[in-house]
Amino acid sequence: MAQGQNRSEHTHGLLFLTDEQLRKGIEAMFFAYRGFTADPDRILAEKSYGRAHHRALHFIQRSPGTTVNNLLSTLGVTKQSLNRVLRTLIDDGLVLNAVGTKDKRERHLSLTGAGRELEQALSNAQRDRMRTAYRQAGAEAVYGFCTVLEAMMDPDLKKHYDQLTSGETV
Amino acid sequence: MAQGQNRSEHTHGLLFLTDEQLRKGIEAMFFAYRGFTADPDRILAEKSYGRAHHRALHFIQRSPGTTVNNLLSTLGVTKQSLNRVLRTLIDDGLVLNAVGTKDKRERHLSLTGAGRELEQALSNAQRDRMRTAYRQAGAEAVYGFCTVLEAMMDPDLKKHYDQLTSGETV
DNA sequence: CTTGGAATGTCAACAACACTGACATATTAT
DNA sequence: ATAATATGTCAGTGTTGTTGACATTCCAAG
Repeated sequence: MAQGQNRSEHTHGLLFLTDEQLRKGIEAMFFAYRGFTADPDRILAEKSYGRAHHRALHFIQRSPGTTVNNLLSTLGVTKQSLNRVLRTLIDDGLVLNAVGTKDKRERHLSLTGAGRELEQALSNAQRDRMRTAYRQAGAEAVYGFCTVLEAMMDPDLKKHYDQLTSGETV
Repeated sequence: MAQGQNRSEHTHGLLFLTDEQLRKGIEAMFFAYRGFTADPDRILAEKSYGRAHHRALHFIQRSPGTTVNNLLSTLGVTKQSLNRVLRTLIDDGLVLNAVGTKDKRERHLSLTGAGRELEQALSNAQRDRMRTAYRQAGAEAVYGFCTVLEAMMDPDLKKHYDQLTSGETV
């Protein structure tokens, strides 16, 4: 509707929001997310793991020694759901579960050698696609990409994201 | 590894890809996608529908009269999985299932009034967050956002995306 | 030192949503 | 007539999420 408008897209950056552009972004998110998970999914299927295992491995690798509670709020799932995944990873020797020294109620999670190996394989597959997309799109596009994604997060989740990103030497 | 490098980020737009930046994008996708689905999920939960119903409603609305086969390859699921969802939507009077006139094997899907109503409610919720994020990020960021997402899609899925987007007067 | 609460683990049941495999039914195309 | 296409359905399975209930261990505050 209203195809004759074609109002300026880059004039002030305020009136450029047509429903078509919003819908395009929504569909782009849907289709892109499938590509985003496709490569790790293939590796996971071989080892009969799922996306939940990947996520757990990723965030444990990212914050070695993290507690179950912290991982829980990062992932945004229930402890029962996480526990099922963690149990298999611990039993399979990919994740270490160490009783806290200061507070002995806490369990500190970290990856074993085998855990790091799998996490690396998954990360590499995901990064390869990301790298290709980044190269194809260019530096400025990447900056915009991250900016919009950050603006899309729930404030509570963004805290976790910021916390993870802040410690980097980027 | 090799964190001391810190190579130029904006010199040529080619060598700016550190592992940290790739990981940041990966985590941004993860956290943003949760925000992306959060608002529709709340509405769906009230009506005891799920994300699969939302996706079906969206793409039927987007291509009224589409066939089951076409919807199948857009969504990338099995017919059994889609059928479960379509059945409830048809039984609940949200989707129409019309036998094809030219080819009577085909079923052409479209939304009823109630279907359009729910689809609108879901779309509005999702667009609201998208609009806020777009405004916050700015026009150039939005352009980059879509560019990277498109580069991230699998070629097969991108065909569906392009086909949907091409008909638009954007 | 007792008590309350926090952190964790576990059992059971259930639901959404994906999968495979098999089979049935129209309908069209060869 | 026969083969292929488009769709629907039944049955079983797996991953991942949920709730609810209960136990354990341990820290902290009265």
